[in-house]
Amino acid sequence: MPYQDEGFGCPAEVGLHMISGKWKPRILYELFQETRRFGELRRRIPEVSRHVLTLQLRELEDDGIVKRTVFHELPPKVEYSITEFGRQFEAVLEQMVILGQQYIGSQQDSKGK
Amino acid sequence: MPYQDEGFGCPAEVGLHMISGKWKPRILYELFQETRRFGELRRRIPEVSRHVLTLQLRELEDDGIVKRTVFHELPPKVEYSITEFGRQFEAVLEQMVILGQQYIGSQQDSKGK
DNA sequence: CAGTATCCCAGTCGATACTG
DNA sequence: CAGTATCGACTGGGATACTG
Repeated sequence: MPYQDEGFGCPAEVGLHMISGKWKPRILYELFQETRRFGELRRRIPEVSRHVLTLQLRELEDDGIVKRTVFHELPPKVEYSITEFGRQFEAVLEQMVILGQQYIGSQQDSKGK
Repeated sequence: MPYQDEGFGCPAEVGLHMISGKWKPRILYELFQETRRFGELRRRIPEVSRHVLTLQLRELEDDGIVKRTVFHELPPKVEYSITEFGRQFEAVLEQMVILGQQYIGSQQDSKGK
C-alpha cells in the first residue's frame, strides 16, 4: 500500500531521485566535510562545468538538501552548506561507496584470470 | 584519493548506478521478498512494459544483483532471485524509502498552508 | 510464457558565449 | 565572483509489433 506517490513507482525513488545527478554525490561529498563557496567547489571538482554545477546545486537546494547563502558584497560571495535533512544522506552514500567498491573489486577479480 | 574510478566521478556513483533505473527499486522490492517469475513481476508492477522490465532485469543481472534461472520447459519458465550481493542493497533502499517519505511529508506540510 | 526488434520523444548533460 | 542563456548530442524509457 505504500508505493504509490505521485509519478513515482515507489518511495525509494523519491529519495534516490534527489541524489541522482551526475555530480551530486561528488558535490555532497564536499559539503559533508564543510561549507564551501561556489569557486571552491569548482576547484575541487574541475571536471564539471560552471553551468552544470549551478544546475545540480539548484536542484539540491530545491530539494532541501543544500542551503545557499548569498553575501551581498563585492566581489559576490555565495556559500553552500548541507542542511539537517541533507546530512541524513551521508550514511546511505557511504554505504553506496562500499557497495560500489565491492562491485569494482569483483569485476577486477574476474578480469584477472 | 579514492573518488577516481573509471568514468565515475566518485565510487558512490558506481553503487548508485546499479540501482538507478526507473523500475529497479520497485523490482528489487519484489525480489527482496521472494523469487519471482517474469510474469509475476509483470502482474505486480503493471505500469512497466515487458520491454523495459526485461531491460532492467538484464542490467540487474549483469551487475550481479539478480540471478536469472531458465527452466527449459514448455511453456517456458524463468525465475528471478536476489543474489547475496544484491541483498546488501536492501538496507540502503529501506533508508531511501524513509528519506523519500520525509521529503514527501515536508512538501505536503508546506502545501497545506 | 518470456522474450526481441524498431522507432521515437523528453530529459540530462556538455560547450560556448554573455552578465550583474 | 558567481552566475544566466542558448544550442546541440546522447540516452533512458515508452509504444508498438513480432517470435522461439
